[in-house]
Amino acid sequence: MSESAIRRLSLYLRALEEMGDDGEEIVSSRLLAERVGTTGPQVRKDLSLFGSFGTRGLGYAVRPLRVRLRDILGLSRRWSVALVGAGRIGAALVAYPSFRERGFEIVTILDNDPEKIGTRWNGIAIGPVERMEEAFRRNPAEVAILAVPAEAAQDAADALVRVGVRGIMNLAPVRLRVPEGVAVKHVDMAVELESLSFALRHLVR
Amino acid sequence: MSESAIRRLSLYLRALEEMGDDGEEIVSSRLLAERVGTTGPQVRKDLSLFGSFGTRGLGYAVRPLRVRLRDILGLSRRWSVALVGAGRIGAALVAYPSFRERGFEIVTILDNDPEKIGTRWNGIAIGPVERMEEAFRRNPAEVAILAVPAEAAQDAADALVRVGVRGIMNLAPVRLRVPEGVAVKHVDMAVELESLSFALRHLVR
DNA sequence: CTTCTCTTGTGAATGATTTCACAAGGATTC
DNA sequence: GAATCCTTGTGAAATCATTCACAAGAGAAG
Repeated sequence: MSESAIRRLSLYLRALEEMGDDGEEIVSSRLLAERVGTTGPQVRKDLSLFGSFGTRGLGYAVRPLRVRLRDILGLSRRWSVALVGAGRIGAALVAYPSFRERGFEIVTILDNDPEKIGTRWNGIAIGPVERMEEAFRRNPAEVAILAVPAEAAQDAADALVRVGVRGIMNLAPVRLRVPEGVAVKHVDMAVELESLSFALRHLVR
Repeated sequence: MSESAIRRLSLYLRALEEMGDDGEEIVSSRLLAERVGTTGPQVRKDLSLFGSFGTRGLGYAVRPLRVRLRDILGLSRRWSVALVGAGRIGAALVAYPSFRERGFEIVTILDNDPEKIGTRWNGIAIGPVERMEEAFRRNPAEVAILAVPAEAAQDAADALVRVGVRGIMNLAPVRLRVPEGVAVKHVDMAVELESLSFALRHLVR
């Protein structure tokens, strides 16, 4: 069950959601593949990892497959999210509507800037990072979004693990070390830009 | 030359830059690997794709390797960047200092909100998206950062390709279709969160 | 100058992922 | 209800990536 297969499931789900709005009832692996930029066999292999949801000769029923994918991805439940770091990136994320739509609800926001502490974002009062434990006692969260400067990221991650966070989406340009049983996803803009730069080196001039 | 190898190079470079500041002259593949969360042999294989930069029995000289990696990744030149979409995500990116440090210089900012057009960010006046061609004639860019809503992303990407952009870093939750010869990197928060959710499904409760 | 220690660079082996090819089996038509 | 048309589901093959194992070679020590 590879990481990349899972990410494709997420893309399939998105495509199915866009389709549903257009009223399509049935979709073939080839069509789904086209929307996502992969191949029919790939789609079928990915789905077959979790069962057989299609009907031969016809394709996949959009709505049921959508439900099934949401279920597989763990999106049929609510996840409570703590946002650590109320800088510009944090601000962008709080405003990102997909989070809530997908069942990720920000319940706690922490920062260490005295200017910000006490102000409200989306109705949530920003608390001091040092009081993480207290904040989690009031509003526990399974997931954290880490949007602090690189230097502060590892300490914040350690603290998050201590208060029981099981998944971290890290936006700081640092590779976090976390114990077994805690999942981390890195969204690393610098790495992305640099790999773009590498690709360009061979395309430009 | 796999995508993942390139991304690791970027991580090695970052580690080397952090080291250099601490005055370390020589680093072994094992040590570098540790900082990046991979293995010695992996580091050596990755580097050997581009030549042999180490000395046996000793390791790699930090500074020269750093220079070499920057070169390989295409970071030893300046890249002009156009930012399309001056929302919250755009704001976060403009303020992100690593961009400039890495040689990516934002020279143009475009949006379609009349409220924003004309205001200045970091000294750059925000122009209207419809006048992209004009903006590019004044300030050409090889790279674009696309931070617009999903619905607008494909059109914006098409326009960017028309005015000569060769690399797009896309932050909208859409898979862009671009012609051969244009590189795209997707930073897809939703996919990331959902794959985190999948991992958690098996870790929590 | 020989020996010992260390770490690179790399072919070979292993493991993972993707692609292929096709049998299985619904739906539709005549 | 047989024949035809489709598209799935899936082993097998091919490709791609990582790990392993070790010869090659640099430096240090005696």
